[in-house]
Parts: sequence; C-alpha cells; structure tokens
Amino acid sequence: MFIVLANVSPGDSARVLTTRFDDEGTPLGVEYVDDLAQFVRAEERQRPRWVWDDTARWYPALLAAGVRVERCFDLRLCHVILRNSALTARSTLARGERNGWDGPAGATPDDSRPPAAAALFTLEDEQPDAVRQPDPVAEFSMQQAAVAASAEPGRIGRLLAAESAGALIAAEMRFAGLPWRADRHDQILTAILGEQTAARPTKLQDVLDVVRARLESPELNPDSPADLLRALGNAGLTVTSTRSWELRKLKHPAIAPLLEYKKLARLLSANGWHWLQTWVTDGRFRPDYVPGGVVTGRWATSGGGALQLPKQIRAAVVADDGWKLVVADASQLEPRILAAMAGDRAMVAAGAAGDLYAGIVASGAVQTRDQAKVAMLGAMYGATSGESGRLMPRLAKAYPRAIALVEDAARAGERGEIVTTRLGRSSPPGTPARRYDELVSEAEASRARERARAWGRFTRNFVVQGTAAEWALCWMASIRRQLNDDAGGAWLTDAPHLVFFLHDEVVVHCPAPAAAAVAAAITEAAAEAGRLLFGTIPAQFPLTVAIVDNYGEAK
DNA sequence: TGGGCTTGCGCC
DNA sequence: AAAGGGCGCAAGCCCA
Repeated sequence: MFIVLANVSPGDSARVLTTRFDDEGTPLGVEYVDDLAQFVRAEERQRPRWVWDDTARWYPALLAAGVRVERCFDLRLCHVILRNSALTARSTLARGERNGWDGPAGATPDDSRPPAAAALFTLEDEQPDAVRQPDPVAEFSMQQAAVAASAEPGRIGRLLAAESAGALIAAEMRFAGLPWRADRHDQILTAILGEQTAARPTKLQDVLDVVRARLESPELNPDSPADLLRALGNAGLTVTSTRSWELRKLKHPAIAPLLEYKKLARLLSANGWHWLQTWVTDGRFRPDYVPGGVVTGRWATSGGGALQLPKQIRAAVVADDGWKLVVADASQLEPRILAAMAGDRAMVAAGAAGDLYAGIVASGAVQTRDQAKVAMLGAMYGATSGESGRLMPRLAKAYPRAIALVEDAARAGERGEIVTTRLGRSSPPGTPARRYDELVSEAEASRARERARAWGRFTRNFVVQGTAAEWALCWMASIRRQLNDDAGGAWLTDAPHLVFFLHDEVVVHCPAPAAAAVAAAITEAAAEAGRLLFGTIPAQFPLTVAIVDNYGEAK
C-alpha cells in the first residue's frame, strides 16, 4: 500500500490530505488528517510506503514527535532519477517540460516561498500556480508509469527504493546525531595548536614566527597565497603555486615549518573551536546530509563539512557510556564495483582472496601492490600520464572487460552521450561532439578536444562512482532494516542506529552488548547489497569492521 | 560592506 | 610521486 501526503493549502501546514493506493496503483480513497504524527504511527502497523514530495520536509517533524517510518518514496529525488535515466527516457515524465519537481530541494511546491522566487525554478511563465503547487498524487502516478514502462523496471525500481531509503536514513542520522565530546575535541586542538589566544593559538604562532624569520619576511601573511608567493620569491624560491605538494619539492629551511603551519592552520580554520561551537550541541554533531546531492548519486552535505571530517579529530567521536561504535568500511569498493559490473571474471577472482591489489599482483599484471593501486585509480579516473598512465595498458591486457567498460564510458562522454550506472542513474547530457575542423583556429579546436576529454573522464568515473554509491545505499538500507527488525520496537536512539556515513563507510552507535550482532548485520548487509546489484556474479565486497569506543581508534 | 571568484586542502 | 573523478568550506582577493 502507498499513502501519498499533501498539504491542503500553503498556509496550513497542520492539515494534510492523504490518498491511499493499493500495490497495483488503484486509488483506495482520501482522508483529511489533522494529527499527522498520530496518523502515521497508527498506519505504520500496515507497513505502507509513505509518498511525499521531500523527505527532508516531512520526516524531521515526525521524528521529533517520536514517530519513525519504515519505507517511503521521495518524489523529488525519484523525479530527478527518472527525468535523466536512459531506462525511462521515453516516459511521459522524462519527455515533459521541466517543472517544480526538477527544482532544487527546499524549493518545495507548497512552502511559503513568494511567487516571484518560485518562478525562478520554471522555464514557463504561463503556469506559475502549477509550479508552486504540483500535485504529488499526479506526480506519483506519472512516476509509477515511468517505472512500469521501463525496459528494466526491476533495476530502476530498486534504485528509487534505495534512494528513498537513503533519504530516511539521512533524516534519522541528523536526528540522532554523531556522538561528539566537545571536551575531547578541545584537548585535541590544544595538544596540536596550543592554547587559544586572541590572535593565533600559541603553537601556530610559534611555527609562524620561525617561517617569518627564515624567509626574512616579518610581515608575511601565510594565509595569502599571493603574499606567500612573493616572500618565497624574495628568498630565491621559484614556485608557481603555494600548494603543499609543490612546496615539498623545495630545499629551504623555511619549507618544513611552512608546511607545518599550513597543516595546523587548516585544522584551526576547518575544524577548530569555532567549528566546535557552531556544529556541536548537547554532545552531538548534526550535519545536514543531502542525499542525491552529487550528480553521481553520492550524498553531499550542507554545512559542517561532515564528509571531510579529518582523521586528526575523529577521536572526539566517542560512544556514550556503555555504548560502542561499530565502524565498517568497504575495502577497495570502487575497483570491485568495476570488476562486478563489467563481469570481469579475472578481476573478480583477483579480489576473491581479500586484497584486490595483491590479487592483481599475483596475476602477474604488475609487479607491486602500489603499482596495482595506482593503475586501478588511473583506470577509473582517466590518468593519461605519469606512472599511472604507463601502467594502464598492462591492466587492460590482464583485465580487458573491466578496462573496456571504463574506456567505453569515456568515449561515450567524449561524443556527448550519456552513460548509466548499474541500477539506472544516468549522467547529465554532455555537449555533442563537434567537428574540430569546423573550428576557426587550432587553439580553439585544442580547447574543444580538451573539454571533450575532460567530460570523458567525468563519464568514465561516473559509472563506477555512481554504481558504488548505489551499492552503498543498498548496503545502508539493509543495515537499517536489520537494526530495525532487531530493535524489538525500541525507539531509534535507544537501540543500535546509524550515526555516520562516508561514501563507503558507516558508523553505528549501539549498546555494547549488541556490538557483535551489529557487526554481523553490517557484514550480511554488504553481501545482500552485492546480490541486489549484481545477482549471481560472485563478486566479494569485504569489509573492515571495528568495534571501538571512539572513531579515532578505527584504522 | 558585500557578493562572487580563486586558491588550497580535507574527505572518498 | 603529484597526473586522472566527485565534493564543501574558509580565507583571501577583486570589484561594485
């Protein structure tokens, strides 16, 4: 059963119109609801799929009221997938004009945004009302039709379910928060940066003093690339940028302290006391996850930089008393995804024993594990030069199917074609290839070729990164389902629950006695995700699982 | 003063 | 060692 939720009017957020459908899409009736939380709680016993325009708009209030939902269908996220997918390209939805459902999250149809702003999200002026108040029931029907008419309804349907489950998880993780000990964080900062002072923390100031002395630039602002470049030049050091890896090549007594300064300054500005004060409250870090925020299907975050949490401060993530953190990450996920989706039996076999890179070495394709890693990264990112570029042909010889898959994706992108992940997420349209001899100058033709190659590198990576993101969504959805099944009706934060997600890594916060069972569930979920995406292909997705008191202990 | 751009670097 | 994919954020810079 599906239950579609819609606001009755823009000005009345309390009253909700609910429309019920059976599994075949037959409407069963409508009902007005004034206490949504109570309604949802009661209906959950029948395990409906809740259909709404935007999980981030509906679910936080339900969670705050103590209500969880098991399944949902996020119309906005699903619309974007169906709009672009090659599997639904002929659907009415994909062929229709862009409308309010194509707008960014937050520009929801019936929020209080003034008409002028809403109009920014449509290309058509004649239907502003339709844009501001699109009908979720009509949209839902259109999406169901698009899936049903798809050449691969199973795949695209699985993707929509996984994407929607991700939206639920994102809201729940924000609600629960990542356990964060401000006192530990402060200790880490003080140990590395020194005591907080009005100007710079003491250790940061000390190392800056050394840099200024050795460059004989007492006024140097090290945070200004231009100023730093000037000072380096005055000291006889010729560099074109102030990037760390560039500076590392230089021989000069100022370089070591300068690199040290950069490292400390980065910690201070990105995750220092100011960050702590801004993002951590009541012992929890609550980042704003944005499911589907990256074109490849990866999540993004908005504010707090949760996906860039430096290893230096992860020790501040501490389980509550009597609780543990179960930290799991998928080893070498992207190359394994590539092997599986290409059906490259040799590469799948190379990963079967545990370390994929060691397996590649054992096959004789390259000499060392480092070479295997660099060559694989080059294959997935499109390296053209350096060691990575040189090793690629050897990889192509040993694993022709895997390499052909990424090469084909790159060529398609260069021609301006779209590429598609395992479950059916397609890349945005590129620029159609132009005939270079039509361009007026060789310089212009050269720029056009480079643009095409760059887009090819993007599409090459898209199929791998995007399919890995699908695997991760399925993995996480399975973890959530198992944890929920095992919770015995306990509230979200009273039982094991997901608290963090980082592309190929999850953290579950759980009572200590449950940790071993949680680890087993996470492991089982990885196998299930592999089956969901790749069926009987015997690809392994091994995990590194750690049961720890703080995140810093994991790896 | 504030918006938009660039630079550099953290994560995968 | 430093070429190749995807991001977000802070600070400096530039200009209105």
